[in-house]
Amino acid sequence: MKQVTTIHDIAKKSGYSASTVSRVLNRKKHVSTETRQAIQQVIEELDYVPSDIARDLSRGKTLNIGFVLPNTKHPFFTEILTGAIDAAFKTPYHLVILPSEYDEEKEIEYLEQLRSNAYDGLIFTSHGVPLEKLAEYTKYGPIICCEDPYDVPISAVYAKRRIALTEAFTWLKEKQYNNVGFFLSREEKLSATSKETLGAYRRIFKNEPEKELVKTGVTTYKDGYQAAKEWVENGIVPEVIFSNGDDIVTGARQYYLDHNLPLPFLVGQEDQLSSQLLNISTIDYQFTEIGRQAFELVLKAEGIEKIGIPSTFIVR
Amino acid sequence: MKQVTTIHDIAKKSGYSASTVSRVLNRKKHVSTETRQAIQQVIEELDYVPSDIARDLSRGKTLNIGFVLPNTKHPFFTEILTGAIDAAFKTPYHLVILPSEYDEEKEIEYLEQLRSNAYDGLIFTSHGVPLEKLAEYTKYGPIICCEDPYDVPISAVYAKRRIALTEAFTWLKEKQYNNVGFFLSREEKLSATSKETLGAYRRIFKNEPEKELVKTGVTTYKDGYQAAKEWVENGIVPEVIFSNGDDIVTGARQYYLDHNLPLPFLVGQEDQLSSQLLNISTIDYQFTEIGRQAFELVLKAEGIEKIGIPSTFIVR
DNA sequence: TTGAAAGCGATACCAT
DNA sequence: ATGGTATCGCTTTCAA
Repeated sequence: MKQVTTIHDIAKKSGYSASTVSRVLNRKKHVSTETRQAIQQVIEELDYVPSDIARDLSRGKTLNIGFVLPNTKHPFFTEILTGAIDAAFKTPYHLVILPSEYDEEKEIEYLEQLRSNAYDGLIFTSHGVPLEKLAEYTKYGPIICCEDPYDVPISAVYAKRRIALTEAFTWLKEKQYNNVGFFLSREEKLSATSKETLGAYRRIFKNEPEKELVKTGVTTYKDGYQAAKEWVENGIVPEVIFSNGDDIVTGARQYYLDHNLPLPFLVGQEDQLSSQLLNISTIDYQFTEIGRQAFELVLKAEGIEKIGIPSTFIVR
Repeated sequence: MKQVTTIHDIAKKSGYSASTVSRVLNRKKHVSTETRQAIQQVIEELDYVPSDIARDLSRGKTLNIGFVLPNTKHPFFTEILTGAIDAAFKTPYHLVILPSEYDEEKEIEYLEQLRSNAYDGLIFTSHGVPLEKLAEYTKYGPIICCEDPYDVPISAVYAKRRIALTEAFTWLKEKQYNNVGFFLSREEKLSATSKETLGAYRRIFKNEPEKELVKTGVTTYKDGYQAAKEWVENGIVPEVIFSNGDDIVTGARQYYLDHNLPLPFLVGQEDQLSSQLLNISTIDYQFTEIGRQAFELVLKAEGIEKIGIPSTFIVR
């Protein structure tokens, strides 16, 4: 093993004890100025750096926050991550990326690691295990999730999707749009987001979306293109396409353009560059802001707190 | 402090010693099948999880790879990160995000932490301290950088920018384009990338780029917009804008469109969605691939290896 | 095959 | 103000 200089080397060479060296290291008081200087000097001479691991073990703290994310394909995850990184910049804490792929075993593993003090806290951007399970583990350390937990007792920072969804559908209704088609990533029963989207539609339009106008499993530019194609080929002509992402609806748009077909009214989500460039209406959920606040909240670690971040509908 | 069940609790309850429990935990041999089972049983009964920190301290290894990145604004960094996360998915290693903001002190801190075994390896997407300094620290553990290190003895995975740059300028020259304007992020003397870009131009065009046609400090869509504006207002009319990013050149494009001015020929970099959508020529550097390979390389940790990833010029 | 004991490198309490 | 010592939880010789 690599030979490292330890606190004891400093102690011996300086003539003081390890305890005193530790005090100097941690800028504690009860150390005379001369002692402090003498020890500092030896530290520099020997080019000594304290071991984080040993400190962690001794203190039972790590200055590490675990950041669980299923993948890096969706801007929801990468933007939350960006926000969290931004927030971590200003603190001595580090972010440890914990990939999950929605795999329950992996998630449990991370939760167990929280239990064994490997992290001072955990942020779940999304999760495969039930929210209730996450909540159970909060007794071992702060856990933040990034969705509205409703009744489940767990801290959360999440997009108040309802606000913008309501705005959007109200606007569409006023403009006399009908036949709204949906691109969703996951089925309604599996995804709270899908549920909320369709729920808002039902509330405003006061009717059930047509089955054939609801497409799930659509998550990329290509998927969007393909989905539009299928609709066109089956003679399905929505007046509006309400999509779960800017890049996705951009794909659909391209299909219509490629075939010289009239464009439906398009609504994206996430206010990314693609919708700005192409002048497509969208919903801004402020994901980076969510990431930022999630990180701040995990450090607070006092009881349960739920923070909703307002969303807005952007008409273009 | 939280009371945790330890290896000794398992030892006591099972009637065996901590050593044996440790052997079971680490799947080592020299443990009889019954003993193993008996201990496994107690582990499950007590719902025991070993402490990573204690293991790390004892072993002097962490299963953590530090990932140093200046910020999350530029796709160069976020895409490399995405690639690295992808690669980490398949391994037991974790990625620890280390924000640097090009701050030398922070970078040194991370290097020192490598020295003190806080990480098993370090990936530098970019750096403020000189490459030589990074190279010095390789004796404490594997370090990978994401640029061509030329003579400096350090492992690297980087874009072979020269290939695509040569293609691009050759193409432009053949098409009789002149008056090439540049958007760069940092000055030529500070940035290897800028140097390589202008160097390729000089090589092909056999002349010096005009001073007023080289703009530095341009890194975002807005910067691009602003830069175009300044040129227009000063009567500077490039035939080509060669930009350091798709989103950036997209900003310039917008300015010309907003003012009904003829568009210069545009070249972006990174092959992002924006250039695809707007049909802008670009250079594909395959950053996610670089991230992926950088992670794989840091785990290999045998001597110095330099891997160049080919780049391509995409004409649109 | 199993166990005892000595680290790993710090911190923190209790004396002095 | 300083030092001694136990402790954190696990790994790893070395003996038995």
